[in-house]
Amino acid sequence: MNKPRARLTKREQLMKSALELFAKNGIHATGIDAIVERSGVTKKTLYAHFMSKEELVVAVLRQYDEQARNEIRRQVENGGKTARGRLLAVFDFAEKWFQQDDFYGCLFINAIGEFSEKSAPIRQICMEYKKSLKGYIRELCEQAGASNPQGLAEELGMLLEGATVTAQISQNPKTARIAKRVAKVLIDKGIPKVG
Amino acid sequence: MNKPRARLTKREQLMKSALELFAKNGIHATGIDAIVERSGVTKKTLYAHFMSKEELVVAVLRQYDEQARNEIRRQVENGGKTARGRLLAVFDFAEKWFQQDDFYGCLFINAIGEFSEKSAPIRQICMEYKKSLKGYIRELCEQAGASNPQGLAEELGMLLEGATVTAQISQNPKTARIAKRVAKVLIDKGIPKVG
DNA sequence: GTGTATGTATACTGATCTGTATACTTTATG
DNA sequence: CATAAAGTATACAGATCAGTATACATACAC
Repeated sequence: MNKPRARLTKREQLMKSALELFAKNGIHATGIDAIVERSGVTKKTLYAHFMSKEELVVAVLRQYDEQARNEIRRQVENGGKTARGRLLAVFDFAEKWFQQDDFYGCLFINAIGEFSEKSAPIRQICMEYKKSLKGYIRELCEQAGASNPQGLAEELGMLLEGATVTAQISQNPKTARIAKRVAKVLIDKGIPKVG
Repeated sequence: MNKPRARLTKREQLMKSALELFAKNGIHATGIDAIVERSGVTKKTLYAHFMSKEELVVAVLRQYDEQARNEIRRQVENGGKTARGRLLAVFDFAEKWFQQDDFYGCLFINAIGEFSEKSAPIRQICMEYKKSLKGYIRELCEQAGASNPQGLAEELGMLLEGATVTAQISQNPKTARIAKRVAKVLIDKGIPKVG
């Protein structure tokens, strides 16, 4: 029933500011004070909503996870009518993403680089996200009639990661097109022609 | 004339310890005290060799840059006789790398995630490393007679980044083989057959 | 309207951060 | 052997870290 709200709640303000700072500067480099200052909310209120910084980080990553999943599905579904077209639309989505001013690479890849401990819940969330993304690509591969959907999905997923990291480093969104070019080759090879 | 030394100099001990900690825990999360403790060298000595933490970070990244360039060239040159074989050997190198116990992803990719400011010298070093690696791959592509060496190098470089990140996240070195499989397809397509 | 939730403002704690200072010890070299 | 460089040990300074405490203000439900 979620009635839409005009203004953001304090919680939403905090999570939005935290996300922006985590994405730009990393998690360890972002202090509570900076989040509090940017959000315009007091520290007391922050700790009324989140028990600790880690809980805030986890909440932000989870929310971003969900939003990113929805956004990619929405754009991919709009971007292609056939399953093959939707697979390629993944890389059109990537290009738009890379072009954003606030693109600082994949939040999850960056987070993994800061938390190597296997036990870290932050790592867990990142792994789940990537797993679900690969699952989605595999679904599209199945729908497209790939002879080995899992294998093709692994290839395309890896390609997307590579394009993301390369775009982050080179500050050049064209890497998405290079990846799309490769994707075409892999898709044509992995999906048997009909007729 | 570099006479080989039995024990490491203090400087080398510091850089070795710093590298290990940066790779495992990230740069921001690694304090000077931790580096000092691990290296068994006092803080005073550290600051006699490096003016600041940033200078130490830069020195460590530069040294790793050089070592990594040498190591990949060595292994690639040993791993294949033909230019095509050497291109594929890049991914054999990757597999060995991913299998190491102290593999925590690419140091440079992780560092970039912590320093988004374009002005940051750390970013600069990371960009240079990736540029030089792509340059090396392009050389191999030229030697292999690729019709578009630059384009093929971009594709293969991106693939390597993707494999690295995916191995880091999934903790599974087999991503190197997936990347190699894709590389074969791209190489066969990008290098005109003779005869 | 009146109390309770939730918020602000601000000061604080104790730990940790980068970097420095002081006093002593080892080590290499002429 | 004498001396200077380089290192140890340790304490410290000032900033910033995550998180808490106190006192006051606002907004909303009954």
